[in-house]
Amino acid sequence: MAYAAWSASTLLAQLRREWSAGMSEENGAAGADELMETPEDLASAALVIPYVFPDSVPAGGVAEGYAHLAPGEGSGVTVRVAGRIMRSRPQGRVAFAELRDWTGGVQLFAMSTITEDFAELTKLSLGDWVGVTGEIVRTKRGELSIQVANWCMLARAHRGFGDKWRGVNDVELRFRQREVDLWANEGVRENFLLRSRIVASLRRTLDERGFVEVETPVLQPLAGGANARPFITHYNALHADFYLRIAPELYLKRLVVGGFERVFEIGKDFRNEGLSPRHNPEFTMLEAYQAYADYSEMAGLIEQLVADAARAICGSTVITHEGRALDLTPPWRRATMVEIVAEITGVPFDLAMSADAAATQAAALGVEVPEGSSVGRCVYEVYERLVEPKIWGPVHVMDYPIEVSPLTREHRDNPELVERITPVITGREIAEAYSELVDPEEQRRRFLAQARQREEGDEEAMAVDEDFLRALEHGMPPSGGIGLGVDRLTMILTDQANIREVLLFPALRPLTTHADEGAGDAASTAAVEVMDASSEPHSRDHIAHS
RNA sequence: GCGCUCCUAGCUCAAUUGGCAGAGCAACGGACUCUUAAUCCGCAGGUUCUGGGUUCAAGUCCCAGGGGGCGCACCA
Repeated sequence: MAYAAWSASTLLAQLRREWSAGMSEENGAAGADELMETPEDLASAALVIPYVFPDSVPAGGVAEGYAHLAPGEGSGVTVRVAGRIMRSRPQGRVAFAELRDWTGGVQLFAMSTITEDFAELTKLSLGDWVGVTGEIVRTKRGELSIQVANWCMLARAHRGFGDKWRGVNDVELRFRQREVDLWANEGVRENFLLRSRIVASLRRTLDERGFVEVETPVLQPLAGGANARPFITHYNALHADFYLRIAPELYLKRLVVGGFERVFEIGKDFRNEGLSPRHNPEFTMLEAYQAYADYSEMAGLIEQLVADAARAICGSTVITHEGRALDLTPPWRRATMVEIVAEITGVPFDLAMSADAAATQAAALGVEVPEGSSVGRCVYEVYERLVEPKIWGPVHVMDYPIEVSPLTREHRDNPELVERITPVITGREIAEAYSELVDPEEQRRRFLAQARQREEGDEEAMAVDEDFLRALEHGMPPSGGIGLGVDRLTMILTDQANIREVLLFPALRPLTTHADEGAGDAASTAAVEVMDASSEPHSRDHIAHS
């Protein structure tokens, strides 16, 4: 036998003792009832779990290239494969099983006359991990398989994986126990593999264009760079409250001042907001800044990033989303906000009209605007409420009102607007491109205006960031910037309507436990209860308990 | 935070008007030398999310709480 551990009879004896001690009825009801029972006579050398399983090959496609084998014919080629048993069909003195790893699956074929530890193999549970060694053959019924010569257990599955045909539907189970979801439900793991490839594609595109990846602080003394309420945490060593970042923008711009002419970061932002099928308070953002570029050039970079990612995972820039075709081939249509609002609502706004007239037009469309809004703000409110959700896209929506963009340079043709482009796809903005505001005096005025809003009770208005202003005073070249929501891009490219399908562990309310409810002298008892999950009779977690 | 709605075996789901809480799969024991959601026989599995209440009787009706979903609000 190739691996000594397989036949270590002393270890086998120990294993049997542990099973009989840990799993038997006499051990008491606590803990025993929630795990699957162990077959009484399931014990052999193959069940001693080794420390390594070397030289295995991926299960997916392992039989490719053997299509020429006739039914019942062997290839003479021996391979080693490891994975999970996802189907088991013992049939007397032959047995079939499906072994699956993250690349795919392959059928195992075993015979009592040629497979070591055959009896134990037929008693494997769905979900058990095993490693096998065997010849690639075609069975009499025609399926390419691995004819198992010998095998070993790699991990026992003490819990089931749900209905083998229907998987698991309970979304709470799917998200709280994602590891189960990933195995039980076809396609879930693939979505996350695709996400990984999307992120890799983003990095590749930026790298090819000469961008440098950096990491800036997540814990910040001031949460700047966006309009949002932050999460607050406490920095013990500094005796100060800090904030989880809502955007990396201000730090990245300071790096441009410092000479990083093309710089980007992919990381988590945190915004203390509600959850929905399209929002998670913790989300992944790509921000990139390029010296000497403006918003128009940066919009082109977004097109490139999205198109490259689409090609990377779909093989094409024309994809299907929610049953509709979506053509992401650059260049994308560009339209000013005024144009797109007129096109979709049929109501023409004109930046030269009076603010009162604009407000009246907005009201006629059923959109209320804040007191004293400029024409641009009125258009923006109408756009956000009525127009954006109807844009299938992709469309670059250009030129935002200045008061909703405190970090963006004013428009070269109209001081009431800023140079900001939002590419809209499937009714949602997935990114933003800016001509960045680099004038320290103007930036200070904008910050002060934000600070006034903050004093008036707007918790999302920005604070004056003196460190950032000082950096601008050292001189920042004209620059373009982009922000791109990685979660939303992934939703579009993987055709998912719910953000939770692209987040491995989406935010969920924590389950209350006895430990949380314990009071007074219950502390030590509560600690014990946490250690022993089986003694939480009132937990509503019906998967793990009862 | 507000509204609507859901929670039954490990999983997927039933349970008539308020009248004995069930099935399939998984698990467990057994049969089977080519299975494909194998098949067959057997066995076991429940604080019906929790706590109160109404009732002769509650999975079902009422109240409170927990968690999920959707919508609104907040927000990109």
